Amino acid sequence: MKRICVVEDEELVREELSSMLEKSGYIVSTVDSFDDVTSDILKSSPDLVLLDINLPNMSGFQICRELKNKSSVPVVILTSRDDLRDELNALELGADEFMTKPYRKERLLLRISNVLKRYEGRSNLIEGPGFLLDKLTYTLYIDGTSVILPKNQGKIIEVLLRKRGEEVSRQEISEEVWGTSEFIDENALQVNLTRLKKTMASLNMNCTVVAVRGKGYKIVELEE
Amino acid sequence: MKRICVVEDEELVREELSSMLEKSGYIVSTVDSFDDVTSDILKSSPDLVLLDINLPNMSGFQICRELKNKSSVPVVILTSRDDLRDELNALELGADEFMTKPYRKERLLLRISNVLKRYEGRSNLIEGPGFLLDKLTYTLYIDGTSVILPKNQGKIIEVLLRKRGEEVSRQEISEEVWGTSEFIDENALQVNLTRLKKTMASLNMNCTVVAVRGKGYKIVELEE
DNA sequence: AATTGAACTTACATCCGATGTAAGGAAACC
DNA sequence: GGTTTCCTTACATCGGATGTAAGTTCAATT
Repeated sequence: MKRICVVEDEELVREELSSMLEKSGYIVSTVDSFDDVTSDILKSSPDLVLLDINLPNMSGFQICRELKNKSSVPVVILTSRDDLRDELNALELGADEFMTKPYRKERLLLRISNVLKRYEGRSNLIEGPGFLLDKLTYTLYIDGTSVILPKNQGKIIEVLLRKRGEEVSRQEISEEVWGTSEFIDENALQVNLTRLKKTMASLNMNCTVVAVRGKGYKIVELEE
Repeated sequence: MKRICVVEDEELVREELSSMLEKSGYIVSTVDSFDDVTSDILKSSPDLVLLDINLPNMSGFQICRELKNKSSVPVVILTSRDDLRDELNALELGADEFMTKPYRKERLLLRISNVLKRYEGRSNLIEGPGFLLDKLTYTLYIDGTSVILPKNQGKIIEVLLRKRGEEVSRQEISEEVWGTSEFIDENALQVNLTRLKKTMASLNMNCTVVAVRGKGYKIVELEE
């Protein structure tokens, strides 16, 4: 059962969409206040967001951008204007589909199920500079190929990615890799870091891990 | 530089599409005979296929199906009829986009670049019933999670998937797993097959591997 | 239902990649 | 220059994946 969040201010349309989606077997949530929409949306942890462009307070584009920054949820955009610039805009912001009203029921449903299918298995991916990482398997996707990282290297790069760009203390890394209770073996950590750097280099990644003296480590992009 | 193969029988339209795509920085190939279209298309190893539905000899749908069976190239379908059934049909066959003529130039280009973007890093995935398999890492994507298969199990499931549904001889499987020159150890193969079945079951996959007495093995979907 | 070959199961041995350990070397900071 | 911090290398160990062996179940044929 997939969850869909409908973001639409006109109650009539919202009701219609909801009932249609529910009939098709989706679990539907909606947002009623439009103050802090993105958080509201993400609270229901939807598998997909159906987003109207013309909303009070904030433009749909803005919401789309925020959603894509904070999460990797797929977004389908609805609009009443058939404007190419809107579409261009939307897709550049990372929207996954773009439909103009009046929509045909079946077509909308089709597009939705299509987007969902496309996203299958992608919910565990986190994004790094120029690559994707699967948090479950530590599979690294980079320029059309994929490689599996050894568990420890995967854990390290994951914790570094979570604080993208900011430094992470050895302590934090150790906790991620071996669990908090254990004694922290500085050396083992060191060796694993070296190994990670080596694999990153051998993959020609455009980023690497650098030490911040006395503080910890961080990921930095490197320009050639 | 991405390569696009344009499949369209009307010369005028074909020319127009080609020049448009070339202006946008794509390398365009076309097919002139319509006898063995799919092989012709794949010979140019395109990054995307732009496919007209109404063609001599074979329907565009048929071509789409064959393309998707033999490869994982993305397909964008063009049609002059604005028929929802066509669209449904096309998307079920695995088409990635569907556009009705007359198309707006910019919109078509947008969709194409979008599909290409979507495929980045996905070229190693092959589709099975209810799951995806990364051919490089043997990572299995299934209901929103991912698991890494042991190499041998991965190789076996890969060769079975290539002939989706059809039986594959032990010989073929052995060649895939150990290479053709080696002596084929029936027993080792047997054990690995058992292991694969076990992992598939433990993942609650809706398909399994069955023996075809005297012939080999095949993947079948199982209804509960 | 007895036979027979095909298909399967289980337990154990081996191997190889991933990880940990140890000791010494380079770099940055004062 | 001395000290601290960070890094490198080689080797030992461990565990999951694979191979091996022996025996059991299944199903087609008579």
